[in-house]
Order: sequence, then C-alpha cells, then structure tokens
Amino acid sequence: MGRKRTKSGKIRLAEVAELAGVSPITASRFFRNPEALSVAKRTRVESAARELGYVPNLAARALASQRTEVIGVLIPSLTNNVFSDVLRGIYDASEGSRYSIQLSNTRYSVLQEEKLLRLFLAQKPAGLIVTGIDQTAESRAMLEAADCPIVQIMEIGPNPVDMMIGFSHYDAARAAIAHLFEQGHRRVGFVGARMDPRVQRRLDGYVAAMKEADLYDQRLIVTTATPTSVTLGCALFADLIARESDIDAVFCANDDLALGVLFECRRREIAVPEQIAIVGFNDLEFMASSVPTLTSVRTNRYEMGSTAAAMLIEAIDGKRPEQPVLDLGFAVIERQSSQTPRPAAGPRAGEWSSVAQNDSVTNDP
Amino acid sequence: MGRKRTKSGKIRLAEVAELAGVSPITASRFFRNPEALSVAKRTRVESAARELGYVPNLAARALASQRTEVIGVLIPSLTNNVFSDVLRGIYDASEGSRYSIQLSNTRYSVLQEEKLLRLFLAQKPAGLIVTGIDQTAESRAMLEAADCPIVQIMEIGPNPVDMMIGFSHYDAARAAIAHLFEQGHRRVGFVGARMDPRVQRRLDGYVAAMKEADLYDQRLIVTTATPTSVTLGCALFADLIARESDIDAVFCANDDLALGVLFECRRREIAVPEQIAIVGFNDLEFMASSVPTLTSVRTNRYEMGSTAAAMLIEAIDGKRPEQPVLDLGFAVIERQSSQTPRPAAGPRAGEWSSVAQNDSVTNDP
DNA sequence: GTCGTTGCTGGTAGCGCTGTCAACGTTCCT
DNA sequence: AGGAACGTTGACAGCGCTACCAGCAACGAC
Repeated sequence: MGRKRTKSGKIRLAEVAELAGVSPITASRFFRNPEALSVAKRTRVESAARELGYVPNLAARALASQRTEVIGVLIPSLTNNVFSDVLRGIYDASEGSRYSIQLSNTRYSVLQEEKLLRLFLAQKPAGLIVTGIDQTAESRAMLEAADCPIVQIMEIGPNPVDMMIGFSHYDAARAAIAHLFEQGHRRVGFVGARMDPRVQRRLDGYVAAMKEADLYDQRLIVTTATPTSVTLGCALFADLIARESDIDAVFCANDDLALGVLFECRRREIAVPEQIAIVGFNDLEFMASSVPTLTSVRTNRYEMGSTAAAMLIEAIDGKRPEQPVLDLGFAVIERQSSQTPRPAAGPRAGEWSSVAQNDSVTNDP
Repeated sequence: MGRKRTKSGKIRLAEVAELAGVSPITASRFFRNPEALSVAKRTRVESAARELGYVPNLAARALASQRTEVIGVLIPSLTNNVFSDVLRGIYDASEGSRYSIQLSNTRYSVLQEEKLLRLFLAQKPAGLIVTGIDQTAESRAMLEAADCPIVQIMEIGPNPVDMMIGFSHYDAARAAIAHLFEQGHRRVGFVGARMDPRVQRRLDGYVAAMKEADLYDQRLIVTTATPTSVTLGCALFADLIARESDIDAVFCANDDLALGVLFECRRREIAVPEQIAIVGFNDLEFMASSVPTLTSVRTNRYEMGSTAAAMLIEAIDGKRPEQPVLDLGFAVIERQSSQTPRPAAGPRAGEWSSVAQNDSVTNDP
C-alpha cells in the first residue's frame, strides 16, 4: 500500500485530494487558481482541505514551480524612524497577499547592498524592493537582468530599473528654503548628518536655492557622516552658532536634528523663531507638539512603502501599472518655528489641542 | 545523456560534484559539515563551488531535509521605537549565521498572534522569537508542542515555554517611583498609553509603590488604549493637571509620553523639575539632550534582541544555554527633570556636551 | 589472521508539489 | 450530423537536495 501520512503527521495535498475524490493536481489547482475548477470540485476540495487542516508546504511549492513567493526588501537602516514607517507600509500591504517579506539591512553600504542582492536573486524572489537610485554598476546590472519586478523607493530619478516610487529630495529642500525666504530669512544654515545620497540631494537643493538668491555661503553648512540623533543636532548647531553667530534660520536634514537644534537654542536662551527659525525634514509626529511647534517637510513614508508593495504585487501577478514611476510629493508644513516674528505675536502658550499646523505648501504632482 | 544545466542556467550541486570528481552527496556534506570530508575532497569541492559560483537552492534543501533555516519573529508593533531596537539586535545577531528572519506583526492582538503562530509553525521554523508572556492558551499549547527552540522576549515571568529574556517591568516601575520618593516627591501621577501587558505591569509596579508609601490615589492615574505618541503625552498630561493641580511628579510609561509632558509643561509655563518632576521609560536617545534633560529607566532593548537571537541560534545548533531565563535588568538614569530643586541651582544652560547623566540606580541581576 | 571499529564515500529513494501535455466531455457552429 | 472550440481533468515526470544505509579501506586489539 502507498504511503499515508508522513511520520511528521503533516497533511499533504494528496490526502486532501483523496478525501475530496479528485486527483492531486486538481487539488493543487484549487489553491492556485480556484476559478479553473468546476464549482462542485471546488467546494469538495475546499471542505476537504478545511477538514484536514491542510497547510501547503511552501518549500515543495517553490521547488516544483521554480519560483518563491518572497518579496526581498533592501533598506539601509532599521533604526531610522523613516524606514520603520516605510516598512510598516510594506508589511501592511503584503499582509493578506500570499507573499512574504524578506528584509535585509544594507547599513548604508552599496557594497553590502550588492552582496545582499546577489544572495536574494539566487533564491529567485517574486519581487524586489530596493532603496534609492545609487546602486553600484554591478548591482544595477544584476537588477536589470533579474526576471522579477523591482521597485526602487524613497526617491525618484532618471533611468528607473523597473518601477520607482518616491519624491524629489532636491525639490523638497528647495521648497523648505523658499519658505524660509518668504518668511524673511536670509542667513540660512544647513545641518546634516549621515549624508546618504538622499541627504546629499537635500543639501544640493539647499545650495541651489541659496545660490540663486545670491545668499550662498559655504560656512553656513555643517555636516557629518555620523548617524543622526537629537544629541547630534545639539552638537552640530553648537558648532554652527559658535562660528556664524549671525544666522537667522536653520534647515535641518531631518527632524531629529531639528529637535536637537531646538533644545540647543533653549539651552542657550535663543528665541525660536524670533532669533532663529528652524525647519526640519520628514514631519515626524513630535514636530506638531513641541514648543514651539516645528516646521517640517512632510514626506509620505508609509504610503511609499504600502504603494511600493502593492505595485510590486500587482506587477508580479502580471498587471503592470500604467504609471511605473510615481512621485508621491511632499508638503512644507508651516508651524511656529519658522513663522515671521510679528510685533506682539510671539509663540503662544496654550492648550495642547491648539497646536495646529498653520498653512502648508503642498507639492502633489 | 543525463540532464545538464537546467534551462534557468542555475548551477546545481550535481555540477559542482562532477567538477570536483565526487558524488553529489559528498558535495552536499561539504556545505553542511565540512569536517566530515577528507581534506583533499574538501578543497576540491570548495574550489569547484567557487569556480562555478554555486549557490544552494534553499527550497530543495528545506524540502529534502524537512526543516527550514528560518527564524520566526512575532512582535506587536513596527512603529514603536522599542521594537525597532530589538529588531535591530535580532537582525544583527542573525547576520552571518545561516538563518534568516521572518518577521510578523501581531498589532498587539493575541488572536492575531495565535493565527500567525499557526502559520509559522506549519512551515517548521528552525526557531521562534515571540514577544511577552501573555499568549492565549491555544498559542501556549502550540508553542509547547513545537519541536523547535523558542525565546520569549521583552519581559520575564514564571513558566517559560522554553527560553526567556527580558526584565521585570514591575520592578523597573517601582525603582522609578522609589527614585521620585527619594527626591522628595509625594503626589506622583502616572501617564500611560496603549496599555499592553508590559505597560500594565509598569502600572502595577507604580500602584504597589504608591500604596506601600500610603500615597496611592486612583485619581493620579491617566491611561488610554490609544497608541502612544508625543502629542498624546501632551493631552494626557493636560487632563491630569486640569484635575489634579497639586501633583509634583509624573511617571510616564514611555519616553514619548514624557517628552509630550515636558512640552506641555513648557507650554503652560510649569517649571520642570521645580514644580513638576518627570520620569520616562526606556531611555530613548533624545532623553539625554532635551532641556531639561529627562530622567528615564534604561532598558537594554538592542541586547534583548541580539541575545535572544544568539541564544536561539545556539539552541538550534544543539547548545542549550545553561541559563534559559535571562534577566537583562534596567537602570534608573537620573537627569535634570527629576532632580530635587535646590536653592540657586536651576537647570543650567550650557554646552551640549555638558548634557551628561548624573547618577544612576542600576539593577543588573 | 580475524574481528571489530572508525572514517569516509556513494547509491537509492524520496521530500510535496507543479509544469506540461494529452484526453475527456460538453457546447456551439456550420 | 460532423467538427471545432472550449472548459475541465488527470498522468507523468521531475524540481535540487538530503536521509538513510551500505560499502570500503585502514587500523588496532585479541
């Protein structure tokens, strides 16, 4: 007699098929493309599977079908708040689909990225999400040769490998600086940390805006390769203000730095925004409730993740988006920290609920 | 003639074996237990594999060996900073091992956890990391029946399923309250959000400490099921202070809330710590650089993740730890926000680098 | 010299599932 | 009525790897 249950006691597809009175291949089809079955067999297989508590063996499926149901995700950091939002979007969008997420951390190294990419591609992922547009030539070649859909996230640029979703960090920085100009600021400093390619493009946007206004001064820029933190924001601002005591505004490459700058101002009894205006980047949650509330550039991080995953899954299932490059835009959220000081209108002390954003400059393409 | 390269052009183990002049099974052993081979064959297989660029097919391996090299991780949130640190520890420790991480989000629901657990166990993971000790009876039964090592993380308690690593949230809260008592505070409020089991145990610790000092008053407690945020910290504190204007300290169930309380105090021009002391929980990075710097209870989140993963991998490889339950302890990091107000010693304004922690009460078991 | 014993190697037989293709029954058209 | 077209089903043959066990040589103990 043929083999029954394996020693591990697992239910196999064959058992389900037997109980349902169909061939194994028909049962198999039920799980992959139920529409292909007649209604009668479909219900029979379904109830048999439920009765036996059948769970497909993914390894066997992957081996036989020569493809996995794994979406590889390469991000540069697990610490950064920005990526935890993106990741949440990715996980949320993949939930309910039959794909599972395989995450790897490149630690901001393109060589590490290349290595991980090689590893991932060897396992024939169903799809791939990679961060940014600055892959090595080798990575780029591998991505182009890969026979699965790929989404580049976090920013947009020319020559997408496949799909792309993000926004222009350059334009976002320019919009932030334009806002400061509108508010009458001229000596605008730049504080940046980590200096990954996206922060670098924010710096480029800042530089361009300053040069166009004929206000560029290299001494206004403080950057470091050190990972970002609030404490680092304090330190970098301390450096800047010690050198350039006449600055009237600071554009921070992210919100942690902005919060650090705010604290350092408070420590030195520098009034914000009266003496110095502060603008951050990303619009993390706390920016709306600090005192004073902090202006920031809102970026759609969760949506970036969820849309990327959704697009990718669609593409895997054969429905390529009509819009393979998606600009999710940004919005300058104007708050107290960058308001023009007006006579008799300092930062007000009030109810927490009165902490509302004022106006916003939106860039929704 | 036998089949050569598959159409996909992938190198298989058989090709490597052929080039090395050994049987496939010998080549297979090379990758799993090189010591079992003679030195001659070992080097031959090694160079053959390198020459062909061989990458093992994990699906085939999993199918044939009846086990995967996947570590399942169940955590309740991807947003919470606490878990991103834990996760980073897990990923770091698994890097370099042959195990890969499969992450799933229970969203603080034990039923969701049960469902995910069932899913995970069906794929025979090599090991499992689960959050907390409050599984459903069904989950508990599945975990006990699972034939893989399991680590419970984030807290410690009686009856570990297998291994356990964390600390006592109850004791940590008590230590924080004891510190506030030492500093002369009596009307100590509690502000908590989300109220998951661990926050609940912090509340229990607070209640016990207050009762023992005969200072317990239920009206000092403000909690909500809403997910935590800085803004929520502002709101909850606003509620508390409106009702109980005589409080002299607030213990916050986490640091986001503490920052919110600090901002709300500033908004209302309540001096910290002179009028109200603030203590947070977790000791996130920004606590050391706010103004005033914020006292918090340091928890070893990264170590919790990395140690859990390391222990798990050891256990999978057959080396069970001599210490299956590990208390990672905590430390009350005393900073300006809870210092006893002394004559002529307000919070000083100074260099960022002068933002140092003062003293600390450590609990390293 | 015979008998274990150890260390290394290989053959056989699947692991559980799916791709391919042929075969079947039914319907619809001419 | 005959045939094409379609929808549905099943047989077969692996996917690439490893568990299991047998075989073989080399060695030492008796």
